[in-house]
Amino acid sequence: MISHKILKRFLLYRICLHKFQRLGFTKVFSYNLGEEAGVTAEQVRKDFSLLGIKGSKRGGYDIEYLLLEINNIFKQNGERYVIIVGMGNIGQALANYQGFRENKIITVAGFDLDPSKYTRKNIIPVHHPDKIDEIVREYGVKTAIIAVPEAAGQEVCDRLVASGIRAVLNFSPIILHVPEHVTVNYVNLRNELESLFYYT
Amino acid sequence: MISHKILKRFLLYRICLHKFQRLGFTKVFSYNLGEEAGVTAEQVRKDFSLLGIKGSKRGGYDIEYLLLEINNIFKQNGERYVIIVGMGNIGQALANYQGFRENKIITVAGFDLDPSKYTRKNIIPVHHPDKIDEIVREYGVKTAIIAVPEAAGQEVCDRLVASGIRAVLNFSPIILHVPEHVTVNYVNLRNELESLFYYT
DNA sequence: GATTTTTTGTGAAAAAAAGTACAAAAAATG
DNA sequence: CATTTTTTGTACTTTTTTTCACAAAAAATC
Ligand SMILES: NC(=O)c1ccc[n+]([C@@H]2O[C@H](COP(=O)([O-])OP(=O)(O)OC[C@H]3O[C@@H](n4cnc5c(N)ncnc54)[C@H](O)[C@@H]3O)[C@@H](O)[C@H]2O)c1
Ligand SMILES: NC(=O)c1ccc[n+]([C@@H]2O[C@H](COP(=O)([O-])OP(=O)(O)OC[C@H]3O[C@@H](n4cnc5c(N)ncnc54)[C@H](O)[C@@H]3O)[C@@H](O)[C@H]2O)c1
Repeated sequence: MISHKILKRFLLYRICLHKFQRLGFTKVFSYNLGEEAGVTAEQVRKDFSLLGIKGSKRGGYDIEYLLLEINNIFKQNGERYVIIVGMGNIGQALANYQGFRENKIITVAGFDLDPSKYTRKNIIPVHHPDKIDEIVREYGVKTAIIAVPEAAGQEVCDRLVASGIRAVLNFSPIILHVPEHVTVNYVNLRNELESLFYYT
Repeated sequence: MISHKILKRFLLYRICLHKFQRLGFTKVFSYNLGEEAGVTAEQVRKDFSLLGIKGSKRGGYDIEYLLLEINNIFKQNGERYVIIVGMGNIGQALANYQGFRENKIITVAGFDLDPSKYTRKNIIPVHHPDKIDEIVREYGVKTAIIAVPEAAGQEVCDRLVASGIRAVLNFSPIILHVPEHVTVNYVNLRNELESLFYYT
């Protein structure tokens, strides 16, 4: 079991590795990657060694191989389906985002109570939340994004969990109560912004 | 100096405290707050004691007082101005969000290269990035949100730093290189989503 | 091909974070 | 008003994370 902290660091390394690749490099040393990612070279090496990811002594690490290994952690080889509940500002921004598809994450459908969201303007089909169960089962979706108002968050979450969802990315400013086998990742944009005021 | 980890926990406590307040409570015990926030009661007490935030033995903590103290950490008493650079999907979602204003965070202006964004449809004025300097100085803005494409992120950041910005919330999937005195907080939505696939 | 240089990989040490345990305060009870 | 109960506040312990340090591997140089 990899800690969430280390998981996040692998995703950070991936961003840096893509940058190096764009710049034409095929190899990196731990200190290159560390400097770019803002961590020490030892940290980089230890993280990789933890997963048995090998470099070559004096030759460094092969970027393509590292990216492959990192993507494997996040199951990029298999089906990566997602649904979005709440097609307001955030839900639509995510649905429109091309970067997910590029990265083999497929947004299967959106759900919203408001029928005005069911138009063809959205690039994904949008349904009434009553259809969550059907779609989740049909595609075997395991991951959902919650982007509904605060007041609806827990209720929507319960419905998702009942449908078989096992991982949730939650944008509502509430703490969700879920069974053991469900993982919740929180994105609280207000908190992210507000934490900055401590430093100003 | 409070660590970023603890800062985030205070903001988490605040979410829970607001919930308790909505439910009509005026006091909490450390174990109430801990349970709601998903941390131990000892952690809660330790965090508060770290900042000299006092409860009363047997009486617990006064919610209003806790909220006041937490808000003080984030300077809610003073001016909290923000600008947004990049008024695309994310930039507009943030600009439209009422929750910031409710929380005394004032989004002064948005900036975008694309003149079609300068319309009155947005609830904040949107200007060409050349006006960043002027607006930042006029309002004494210290905090900025970067929501431009990857390729423009570093350039925009440099411009902001040159204008006197000291804290940045960055949505671009890149690591920003900034001077010592500037704090960057990263929101990488793809990483947040993707980290979930480890658990599915 | 022996020697030097560079860089990985990983135990050991240090630092940071979280959890334990309990004395002290204060409200509630008898 | 003495005793019991409850809950905070914080020293102490344990666990987790990070850094240090250096042997081993491999490329480069002599
Ligand atoms: N937009 C931001 O910048 C921002 C910033 C901070 C936090 N947030 C939080 O993110 C969440 C989403 O924000 P937003 O701006 O996209 O909100 P929004 O109001 O634009 O959209 C919410 C959508 O959810 C739908 N909805 C409501 N109840 C529902 C239900 N039970 N089932 C399905 N759909 C339902 C609404 O019809 C609406 O379309 C909110 O909880 C908000 O507090 C947003
Ligand atoms: N939308 C999402 O769900 C999502 C998900 C993951 C990551 N992101 C990242 O967030 C960032 C913003 O995403 P988005 O979907 O809002 O993008 P977007 O393309 O909708 O908007 C970007 C805006 O920035 C403007 N812009 C470009 N260069 C600029 C410059 N130099 N100065 C000022 N403005 C400039 C463009 O005109 C555009 O309006 C991107 O870096 C993207 O990779 C977005």
